[in-house]
Amino acid sequence: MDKGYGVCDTGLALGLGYKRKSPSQSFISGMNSLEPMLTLGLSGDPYGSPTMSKVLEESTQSPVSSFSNANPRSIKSEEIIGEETGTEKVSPRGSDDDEEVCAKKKLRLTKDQSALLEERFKEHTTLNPKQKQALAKQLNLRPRQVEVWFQNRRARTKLKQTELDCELLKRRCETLTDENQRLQREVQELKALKLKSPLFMQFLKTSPMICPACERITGGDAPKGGPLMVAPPKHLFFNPFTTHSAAC
DNA sequence: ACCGTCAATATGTTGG
DNA sequence: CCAACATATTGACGGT
Repeated sequence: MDKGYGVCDTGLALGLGYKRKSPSQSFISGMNSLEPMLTLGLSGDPYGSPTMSKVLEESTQSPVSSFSNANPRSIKSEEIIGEETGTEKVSPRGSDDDEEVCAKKKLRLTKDQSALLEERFKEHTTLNPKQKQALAKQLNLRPRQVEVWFQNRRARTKLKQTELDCELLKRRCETLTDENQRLQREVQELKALKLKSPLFMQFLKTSPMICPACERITGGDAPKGGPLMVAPPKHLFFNPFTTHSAAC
């Protein structure tokens, strides 16, 4: 089995749970066109457990906010249907009567609401309209609110993941820098050795060795049948687990 | 007062 | 074209 390039083959797969998406929306090269991969398939509707709404009964604050609905694009049939279940009618524009001040209050989801949303998000990071509708009903929220919550939640997840990836890359960069320095030193040592002892270099040249990292035979003119040597005496091979010798 | 969090809005992108 | 999404931003709110 080909071990490939040990040094590079470090498993720094940045596909940390990402899937392809639009190329225009990435900000970290290498993670181009990727998005978090916890996405759902076409599974059946996991919601609709009638018992769940009981759990949330406690949170029957009228959570429907607020200055929502300002976005004209969000007024859609599905939304209007959802309104039936909601506790608030959202006026197409928002009158400025006495209710107005209250309407400006920002909604805070209850613990139960957040918990259920989280639970659903663990199952699927996106919702189809049916699921959204059902969940909204369960939570006593408008479908739009559920949708927004999921949108924001995905954004947060992605941000977190990006930060994580960034940390990973930083650490990887550090180890590579270290490794580079070690290899440079090794080269220097070999050069010095060459000057000091031409005979030894001649020996190295004619005797094949095995790099412990990639297990490839290096040096020597005649690998077959010739005497093998696993690493030179003074450890000129560093980090036998992942690192290749400068001789490779 | 400042800061972090998060619901909500605005707008651009994409796929059917 | 439109629905669904991503992304950037705003503003309310709570904690310090």
